Amino acid sequence: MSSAVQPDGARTQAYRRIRSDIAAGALVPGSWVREGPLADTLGVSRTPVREALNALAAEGLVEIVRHRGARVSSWTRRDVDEVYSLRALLEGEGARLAAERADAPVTATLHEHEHAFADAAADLSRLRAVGQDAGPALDSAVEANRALHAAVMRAADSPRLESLLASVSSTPLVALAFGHYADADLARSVAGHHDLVLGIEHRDAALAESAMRSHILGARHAAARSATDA
Amino acid sequence: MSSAVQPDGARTQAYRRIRSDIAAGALVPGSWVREGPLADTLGVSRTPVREALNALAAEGLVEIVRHRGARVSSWTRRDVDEVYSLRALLEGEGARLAAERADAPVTATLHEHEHAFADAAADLSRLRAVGQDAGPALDSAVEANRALHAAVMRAADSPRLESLLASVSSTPLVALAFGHYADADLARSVAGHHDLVLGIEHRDAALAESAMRSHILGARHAAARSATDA
DNA sequence: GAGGCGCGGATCGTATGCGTTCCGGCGCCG
DNA sequence: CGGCGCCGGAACGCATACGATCCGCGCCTC
Repeated sequence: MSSAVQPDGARTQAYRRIRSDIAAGALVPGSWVREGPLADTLGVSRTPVREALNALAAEGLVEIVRHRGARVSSWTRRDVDEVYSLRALLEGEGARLAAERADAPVTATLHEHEHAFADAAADLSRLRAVGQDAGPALDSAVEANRALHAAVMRAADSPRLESLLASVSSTPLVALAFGHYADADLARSVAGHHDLVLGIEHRDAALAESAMRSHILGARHAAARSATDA
Repeated sequence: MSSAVQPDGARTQAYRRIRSDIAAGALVPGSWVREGPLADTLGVSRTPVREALNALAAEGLVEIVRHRGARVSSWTRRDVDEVYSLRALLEGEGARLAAERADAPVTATLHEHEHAFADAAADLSRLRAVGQDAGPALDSAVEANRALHAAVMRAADSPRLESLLASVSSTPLVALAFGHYADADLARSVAGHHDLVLGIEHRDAALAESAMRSHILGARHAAARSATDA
C-alpha cells in the first residue's frame, strides 16, 4: 500500500529497528525485549523478530536466555575497555593492510584502491572543516569519521576482518562516545586521522597502523567517561 | 522414545549436525543445504533448522541468498590466507594478554590463572609425548593442541576476543590442516608451543605473542596445501 | 511470622500452513 | 537456428497455532 513494497524483508526491518532503538537509548541495558509486543509494533509476526534477535545476540547486543527471552546487554567499564582494545587491534591491522595494499594490485578481486582513497581524502577534508568550525556540525563529524574508517577497511580488502570489526563496533558506544567528545578530543582525532591518511597514501604501514591504534585507544577514554553502569 | 528427552533444543541439534557434516566433508562446498529434507532427517520442523542455518551464516560457514537457500561456503586460497592471518592476529593478542595477566589478578572476575595454566602445561606434555611417538596418536595431538589453545584463551580472559576467534576458527580447515601435517611440521608445532608456554609462565608477553603468531603463520602453509578449490 | 509448595499467567520454542519469489524448461518468434 | 517470454514446480519467508517451560504470587504448614 505504501510506496516501497519490499525493499528488504521484515527480518531486516526488525533488525534495524531494534538496533537503532538500542543505540538511541530507547531500550536501556538490562531491560527485556519481548517478541510479541515488538512484532505488533512493527506490524509483522514474531518469526522475523525472533530471527533479528538471534542476529543481534550473535553480535553481542542482546543476551538470550532460553525460555526467558532477550534482554539488552549491560556494559561494564571492563567491557568497554575490552571492546576498544579489540577495535584498536582490528582497525590497526586494517590500516596496516590498507597501507600495504594501497594502489598495489597484487592479488585478485582488487579494483581501484586509489579511487577508493580519493573518497577517504575527501572525508578527511570534511573532518578538518568540522574541526575548525567546532561544535555545531558534530553529526557531520560523526558521519565523516564513520566514512573514513569505512574507506580504510575497504582499502584493506579483507571481508572477514571487516566482519569481525562489525561484531565489536556494532555497539552503540561508538555513537555515545561522541556525545562526550571535548574539543580537545576532536582536535586530536582530526590530527590522528591526518597521520592515518598520510601513512596509507605513502604506503607507510607502521605509521598507518600506529596512527589508527592511537586514534582508537585515545577514543577509549572518551568512551569510558560515558560508561556509567557497573 | 530415546534416552535423553531434551538435553538441549532442536535448534542446537540441527546446528551441530550441519556443522559436523560440513567438517566431515559430507556437505561439499558449493552444494545447497535444503531446509525441508534436513528437517525430515533430523525429525524436527523447518523452523529450528532455519535458525541453525542463520547462525552458521553469521559464522561464515554457509552463505544465504534470499529466496534461494543456503549453500556451503567455498574456500579459495586467498580465504585461507585471510583466516590464518586473522587467527595469528587474534591468538597472538590472546597469548600476549595471557602472559600479561598470568597470576596477576589486576582486574575483577579473575579466578585462578595459575591453576588454569597447570592444565596448559599438561597439554604441552601430551603434545611432546605425541611428538616423540610420532604418527599413530595424531588425533591425540589434535586434541592436545585444541586444549592448549583453549587454555591460553581462558587465561587471556577476554570473552569477546574468544568469540571473535571462534568466528574465524570455526572453519573445518583447522581440522583438515592436520591431515596434511608432515612430521617436520609437528615437531615445529611442538617447539612453538614450548616457547609459548615458556613465555606465558615467565610473563614475557613479547615471546608469548611472537611464538603464537609464528605457530599459526607456520600452520598456514600446511593448511594452504589442503586448499584445492579456486 | 517465615519458609516451602502449588497454581495461574505469560512467554518462549517448535510445528504447520500459505503466499511469494525464483529457477528451469518449453514453445514462439525473429 | 538462436534468443525471448511464458509456465510449472520447488523452495523460501512470513504468519499463525499449539505445547512446554518458567516466573510470580498466594496459600498452607511449621
